[in-house]
Amino acid sequence: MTDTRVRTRFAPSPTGYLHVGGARTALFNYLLARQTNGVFVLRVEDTDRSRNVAGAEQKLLDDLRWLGLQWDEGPDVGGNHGPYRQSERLTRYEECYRTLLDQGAAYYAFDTVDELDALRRDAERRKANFRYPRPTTFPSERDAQRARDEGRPVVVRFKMPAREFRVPDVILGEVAFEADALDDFVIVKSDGWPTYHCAVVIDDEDMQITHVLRGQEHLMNTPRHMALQEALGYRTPVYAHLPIILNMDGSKMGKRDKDKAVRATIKEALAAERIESASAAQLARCSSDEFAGWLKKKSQLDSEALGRLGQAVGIELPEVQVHDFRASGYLPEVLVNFLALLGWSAGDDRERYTLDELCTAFRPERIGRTNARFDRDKLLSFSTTALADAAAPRLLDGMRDYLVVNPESPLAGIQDESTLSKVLELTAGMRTFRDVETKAGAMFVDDDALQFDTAAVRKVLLKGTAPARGLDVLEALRAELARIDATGWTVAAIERVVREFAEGRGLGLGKVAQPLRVAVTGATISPAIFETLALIGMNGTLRRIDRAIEHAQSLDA
RNA sequence: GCCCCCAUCGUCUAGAGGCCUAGGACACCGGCUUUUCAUGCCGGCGACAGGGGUUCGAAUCCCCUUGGGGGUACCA
Repeated sequence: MTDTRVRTRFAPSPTGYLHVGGARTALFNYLLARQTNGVFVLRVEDTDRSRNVAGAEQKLLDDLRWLGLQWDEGPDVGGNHGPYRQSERLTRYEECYRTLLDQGAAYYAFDTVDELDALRRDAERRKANFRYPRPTTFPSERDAQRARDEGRPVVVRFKMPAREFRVPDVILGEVAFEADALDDFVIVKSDGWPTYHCAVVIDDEDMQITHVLRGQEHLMNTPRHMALQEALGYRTPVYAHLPIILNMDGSKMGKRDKDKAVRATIKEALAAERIESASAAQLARCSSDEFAGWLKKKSQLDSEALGRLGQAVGIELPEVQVHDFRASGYLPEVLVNFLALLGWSAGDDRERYTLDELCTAFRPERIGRTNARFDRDKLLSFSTTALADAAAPRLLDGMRDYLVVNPESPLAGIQDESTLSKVLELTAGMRTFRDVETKAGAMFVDDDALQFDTAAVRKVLLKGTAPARGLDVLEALRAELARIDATGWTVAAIERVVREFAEGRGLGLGKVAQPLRVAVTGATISPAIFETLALIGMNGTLRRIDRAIEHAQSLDA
């Protein structure tokens, strides 16, 4: 029985965290499946053994789940068309390329990487287009075995038909490729594993994928896949090539961006001798040779290493992976909403959608053709309004999730729900959960561990002359606050004392609140001051004021 | 180099020949609110890449130029 339902898939490689480009591809495939009551399949494309990263598959699945894009069939949940990991489908691929070999649609080739490089360089020198030279006679099975015995690499190449290919595309219309545009490509690598082209075609057939929504970087691959489908007698799914997500500078948004940002700053830091090469290499957990190679753009470092290096030189890494946005304090639905609008619009002015609403509104025909820049300012704005509109329980959940991925946050230690809720209430107007931390974090560090921002202390406590200085105001105010009955340390009581104090001295509230703020939080930013003091408690407040006074005096000396 | 895709405010986009003196959102600028930082509210600036056609009429159709992007692997 043939299933007539739409079947889409997302097929990432387990090389690291999920990238926003991949997330958008996954989202569109998910939306199409959901809105047609179809099936969304997750397949792991792990045919490049050298690039596979341990643990990456789990991260990928976690990121996808975090976004709310649950799949119906996949490596972990199973399904009737598995296995869903390409590494578990090797015999199936072998069966197929045997067929191609037998029917003369593919042939063995024994070129080494160096030989191929030489051919390409030669073509380049002649300003000619490199095409793999198809031999006139093809090696036999026996030849292949002999080559293997001699230690030569043995691959299988597909005979790309020398005719024009027209790719029907939902977004682009029909895209034509000249007859000699593509050459004979490798379908089986010398390690015996299939290439992407080979595996993807077989899997899409086996998994009965009806619609393939993928990035435009795959456009040139599609005629290859169609040729392969023809040779194997498969049907061709509906294709839609998505516009590419770019950085604000117009370059393709990718994982390399992090390397780029860190590399630039590290180079500066090394030049200015703010950091030593040896210690930087240590942070990156690699040898000095590897580190030098990385500096020369010869390699990439993993997210964690880049994070440590970035921290050492004091830069924020650009967010490019879903996990980065999670760690920065965005709600998944915000990222989903934003991503959906990168290349798609319903045709009206509406911009805010939940995932469910997207499932209903989404139409693949309405996907745009132009590449879109990833504007973090706009995302931030989406986040701001979403957080403002979110119901308290959602906010609490989101904050919890933020703290799970940011265990070093001073807020991570908050055990009771009411305190965390209170903090969220006090930080209303936040743009991300990170804002909650920067604004309210200081309230939850130990009174004696509180760090004072020197610039803030100088500006707020030490500026001006004797009786009018913030420091003097603070000292006088401390005495007033100390008079409050410990059991009556409430917002109202604090407010009354502080306001009376300010009025009595003919000072605006700002002149009093700021010194207080710097004293109890170490910085010029905090939630409303009375609430802040109430939450810190009387002992904490007085203790912090004493420390601030001491600190200011030592700076002043 | 070659192949392919794309082209409306700085950015994301609406616009499928007359509804366009081009709409919305973000950013930006100005103002208001304010105990800090945010938030919020009001207002403003701001685009059809250029050149040819087609048509009574073009942001919308065609061609060229220019610009941007992607691909050009035993990576996916």
